[in-house]
Amino acid sequence: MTGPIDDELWSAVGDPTRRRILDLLLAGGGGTATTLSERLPVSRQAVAKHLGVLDRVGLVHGTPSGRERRYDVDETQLARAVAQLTSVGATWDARLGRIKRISEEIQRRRQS
Amino acid sequence: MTGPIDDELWSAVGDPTRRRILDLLLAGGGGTATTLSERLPVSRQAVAKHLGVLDRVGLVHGTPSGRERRYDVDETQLARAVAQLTSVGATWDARLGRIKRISEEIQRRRQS
DNA sequence: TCTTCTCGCAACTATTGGTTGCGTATGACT
DNA sequence: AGTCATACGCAACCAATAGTTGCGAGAAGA
Repeated sequence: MTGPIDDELWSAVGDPTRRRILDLLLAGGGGTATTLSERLPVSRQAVAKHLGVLDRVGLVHGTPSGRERRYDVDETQLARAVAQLTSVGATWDARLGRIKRISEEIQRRRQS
Repeated sequence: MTGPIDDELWSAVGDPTRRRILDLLLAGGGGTATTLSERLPVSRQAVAKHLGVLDRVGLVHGTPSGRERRYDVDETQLARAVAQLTSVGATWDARLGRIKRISEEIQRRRQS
C-alpha cells in the first residue's frame, strides 16, 4: 500500500535533532541554519549538516536568497514518511494482536 | 496523550537492521543471535550488538537457556514504541493539514 | 568603504554499526 | 568419561556519522 520501506527516509527521521528541525520548520514556516540553531542545543554547522541530509532525502528543500539559505519542508515527501511510520506501526500492531490471540487460544486449550 | 517522546526508543527502531530483527522475532516467536543472523545480511556479532541495544531500551528480553540465549519481544514496550511512531506521525500530519489550510486561505485572500 | 552577518569548507573527536579472531562453556555423541 | 561441535562473549579494528572549533569568503547595511 505504501510501497517498499525507504531506509533513508527512516534514518533521516530517526535522528532526534532532525525530528526537532522538522518540527521547527513546520512551526515556523521555514528557516535557516542560523535561526534554527538558535532554538536547538547544537551548533549552526551541525544544523547545516542535518539540513543537508534532510535535503538529500527530499524532506526539505533549500533555496539561496541573498546571503542566507532558507529551508522549507517538502510536504509531499514528509507525508510519504508519515505514511511509512504508520505503516510499520500498523504491521507490528497486527503481529502483536495475532500473537496475543494465539497465546490466548493456547491457554484456552490448556484449560480444557 | 502518549507521554514525552523517548529518543532512545526512536533511535532503537530507527535502525533498519533492528527493525528487521524485531520483524523476525515477531514472526518466529523469538530467536537467538545465531538463528537471526542466518536470515540477516550481517554477522552474528552485529546481531548480538543490536540485541544488546534492543534489550537496554526494553524492546526485547534475553534469557539464557543452556548454551544459548533466547530473545523475545517485550510486547508492552513495542506497543509503546508503536504509539510514539503514530503519535509523531499524527502531529506532523496535523501540522501539514494546518499549513495547507493556511496557504489556501492566503491564496483565497490574494484573489479577492 | 568598512563592518557585520551568514554561509561553506576543513580538521578533529566520539559514537556507532560493521567486521574478524579467539577463548570458553555447554550440549551431544561414541 | 572423553571428545567434538556449537553458541556465546570479549577485544581489536575499520568506516560512517553526529558533533565540535576555526577560518575564509561573499552579500547587506552603516
